Amino acid sequence: MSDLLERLRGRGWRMTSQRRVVAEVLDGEHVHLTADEVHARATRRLPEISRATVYNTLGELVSLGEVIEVTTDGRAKRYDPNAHRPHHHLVCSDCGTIRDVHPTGDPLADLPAEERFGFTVSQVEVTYRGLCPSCA
Amino acid sequence: MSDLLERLRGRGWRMTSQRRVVAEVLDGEHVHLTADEVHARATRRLPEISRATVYNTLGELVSLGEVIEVTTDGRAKRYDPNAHRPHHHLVCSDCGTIRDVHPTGDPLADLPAEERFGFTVSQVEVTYRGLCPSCA
DNA sequence: ATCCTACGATAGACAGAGTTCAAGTCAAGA
DNA sequence: TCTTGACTTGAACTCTGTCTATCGTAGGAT
Repeated sequence: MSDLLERLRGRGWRMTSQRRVVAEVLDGEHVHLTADEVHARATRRLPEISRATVYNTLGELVSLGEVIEVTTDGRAKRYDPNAHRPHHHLVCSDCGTIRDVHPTGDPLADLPAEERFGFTVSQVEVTYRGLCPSCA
Repeated sequence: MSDLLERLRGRGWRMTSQRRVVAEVLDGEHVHLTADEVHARATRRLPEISRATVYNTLGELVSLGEVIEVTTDGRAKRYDPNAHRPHHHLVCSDCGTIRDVHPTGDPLADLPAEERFGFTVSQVEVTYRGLCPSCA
């Protein structure tokens, strides 16, 4: 994530303090914040940042492929900055904690042609569910 | 789904016209309706059924394991009555159409112990995405 | 260094999905 | 048939996200 701001500048992004703060909040391993959580953390550094700006910036980061949108329940979407290393997710059924995981094997190869119903399949998401150590 | 009403009665469910209609609407292959769609179809048969009852009934069916809740996007949850035959989902990225699919292989076996972070993993959901024949 | 202006930020209204609650209704056992 | 507690209703409410009109400013032009 360190060179994210460089990449964005290279893509013609106008660099504002709001965008910088949102990008900084979304840094680290196993980070899966909701838009409201991002807003809360951004507010600590930049008290007057608005909700709309957080949503706009997150949407742009997703469009640019720098952040992945994750929906593990019917509630708020979560934003995963680990977009450049392919991975799947392990979710605690109790507390909702999310970890990035890297299973072996290729689920795409496991879907036979006759099970594709004529679709052009391009992507697979795998979500493992169970109890985390604290909730078990 | 035909014997669903029998099973529910056996579990002590009080049988009301509302519950019967919701269960009847959720019948068939590749059925993935939203709560609002269920309500719309239920209303055709029972005009005065309320939204709250549809939500309540769907929630009960999910708790009883008779229906699976599917969240393929950040929008409304969908309800899948095909709960007794394990399967995964293939979703059109364009129009949102959903098909039940049966991949080979066991994704659970593909998650090494060191990638489980101490979780007790019990379930896996796989979502394939791509374009359906109409949208391609 | 200052000016311009198009792009970005803001607040608040709005919309979609789902939940809650108090009051009324009814399935089914006695 | 009576009774009762489970079920239903509709309206208000919460949560998540989007839209819009207006204001502000980053960064190139001068």
